Amino acid sequence: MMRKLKKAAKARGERLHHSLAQDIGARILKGEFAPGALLPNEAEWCDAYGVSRTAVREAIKMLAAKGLIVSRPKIGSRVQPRDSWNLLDRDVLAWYWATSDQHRFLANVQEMREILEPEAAALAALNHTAPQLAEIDAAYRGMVEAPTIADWNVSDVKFHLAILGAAGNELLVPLGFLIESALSNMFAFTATHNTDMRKALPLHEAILNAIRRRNPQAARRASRILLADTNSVIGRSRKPAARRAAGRKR
Amino acid sequence: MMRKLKKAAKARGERLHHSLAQDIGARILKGEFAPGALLPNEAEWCDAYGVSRTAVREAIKMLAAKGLIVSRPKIGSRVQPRDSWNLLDRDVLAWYWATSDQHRFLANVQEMREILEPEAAALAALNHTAPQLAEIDAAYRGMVEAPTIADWNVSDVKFHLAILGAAGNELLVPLGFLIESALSNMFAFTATHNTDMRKALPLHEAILNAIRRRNPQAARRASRILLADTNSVIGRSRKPAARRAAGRKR
DNA sequence: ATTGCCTTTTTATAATACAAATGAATCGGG
DNA sequence: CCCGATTCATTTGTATTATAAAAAGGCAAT
Repeated sequence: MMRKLKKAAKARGERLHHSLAQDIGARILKGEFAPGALLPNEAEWCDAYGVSRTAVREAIKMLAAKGLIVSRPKIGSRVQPRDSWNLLDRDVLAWYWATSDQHRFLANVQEMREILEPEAAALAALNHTAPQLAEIDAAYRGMVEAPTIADWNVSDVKFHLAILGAAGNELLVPLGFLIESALSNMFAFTATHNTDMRKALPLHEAILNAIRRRNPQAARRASRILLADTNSVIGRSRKPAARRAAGRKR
Repeated sequence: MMRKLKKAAKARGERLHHSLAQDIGARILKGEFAPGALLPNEAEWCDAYGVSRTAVREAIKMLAAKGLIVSRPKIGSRVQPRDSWNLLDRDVLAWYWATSDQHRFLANVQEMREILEPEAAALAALNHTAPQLAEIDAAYRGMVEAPTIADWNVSDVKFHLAILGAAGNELLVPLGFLIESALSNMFAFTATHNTDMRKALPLHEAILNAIRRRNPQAARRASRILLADTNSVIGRSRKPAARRAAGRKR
C-alpha cells in the first residue's frame, strides 16, 4: 500500500487526509480491524502510508465523527461496537456495501423503499404544497419526455425524492437521499430497472394523480404496485424472508 | 464566547477539537452561517476561541465528515447546502433539534415510528431467530418487573430496538438508534409516555405473542394500536397533516 | 477581447515540541 | 506477602512554525 496513497489522492483530486480516511474506513468495515480492537498508533500509520501525523490525525477525526472509532490518550484509537457506527452515513454505507452480501443488501434497501415510499406518497397526498406538487409533476414530465434511459433514470429519482419532500417530514428526505445513493452504487439496478418503462410510466402517473387529488389511499396503493413491479424486475421475491421463516415452529 | 470553551471542554471531559466541533456545528444549524456562506478562516477561529490551528482544523474535519461544510485551499470552508447535511447523524440531529420547532419535530419522529415500527414488527414475526425472540422476551419481562419508571423506560426502548433488530433488515437498526436518541433528547416524552403503563403493557405483550406465533398481520396491528395510544398521550392528533390539508380541492 | 502568466490568499501537509492522560511498573508500608 | 500510593513510560492532545499546493483575481501580451 503505502506510497500509492499519495498518487491515488492526487489522481482523484482528493486531499491526503480524505483518502486516508477512505482507506482506513474501508479497512475497518472490511473487518480488518474488528470492533473493540486497537488500531495501530499514529506513528505506525505515518510510517505505513508515508504521511505526516497531521494527515493521519485529521483522517482519524473524520472516522471518529462517523462513529467508527474513539481515541484516548495513552490508549490509542479503538474500533467502536457496530451499534455506534453511523451506518446511515453515505461513506460508511458505501464501505459497507463494498464488503457485504450485495444481493441481500439490495433486498434490504428495496425493503426499506417498500416501507417508506407508500407511506410517503400517502403523506404527500395529504400535505403537499403547490410548489412541491409542481416539482413532482415536472419530474414526471421529465420521465415522459426522456430521450435516453439515463435521462429517464435521473427524472425517476427526482420523482421519488420529490414525493418524499412533499410528505412534510424532514426525516424522510435524508433517508431518500441515502437510499438513492445506495441504489446508485448498484449499476445492476439501474441497468435492469427500466427494461419496461412502458409499465412503469402509467404507475408513476397514477401516483402523481392520486397526490394531486389528495387521495392518500390511492397514492399508497399505486406506490405499492410500482415497487412490487420493480421487485419482479430486480428478481427478488416479494417476501424474501419467507424462505428463512420456512422452518417455523407452528 | 472564546476562553470559556477551554474550561467547558475540561469540565465536560471533552477534547478541545470536539468541543469546537460541537460549538461550530450548533452555530451552523442555528443558521448563524447559512448554506453557501463562507466561514471565518482558520486564523480567525484560532483568534476567536483562543486555540491552536490544529484544534480548529480537526474540528473542521469532523464537521466536513458530517457533510456540513467543505474546505478548499484559497477559498476557505463553505457551508454545504442542507441536502448534503447528514441529518441522520446523532450530533447533527441533536443540533437541529435544539433549534427547530420542537413540537413539529417530535411529531415527525413519531410519524417515522408509525411508518417503521409496525412493518418492523411484521418482518420480525416472519424473520426472527430464537435468540432475537429471547431478547424481545427479556425486554418485555424487564418491563413487567420494572421497579421504577426509569427502569420501565429502559426496557421499553430495548423492546422496540429488539424488534427492529429481529426484522432482519440492517438498515432498520441504526434508524431505531437514531429515533431512540432523538426521543431521549425530549424529556417531555419520557415524562408523559408512561402515565398509563397499565394500558401499554398488554399491547406490548400482544406484539410479543404475535411475533412468537409468526403472525405478521397481528404484530403489525398491535404495533399500530400501541403507537396510536402513545400519540394520544403525547397530545398529537392521529393525523396532524389533516389540518394543513383542510383546504383541499375535492 | 481572450489567453496565459503572476500574485496573493487560504487551506494542506509536514515537522517539532510539549502537555495531559492513563495503564503499567515500582516502591514503600503494613 | 499483600496492598496502596507513586513514579514511569507511552500515546494522544495541543501548540507552533515552516513550507507546499491550490485557485481566484489581476496583469499583461497578443
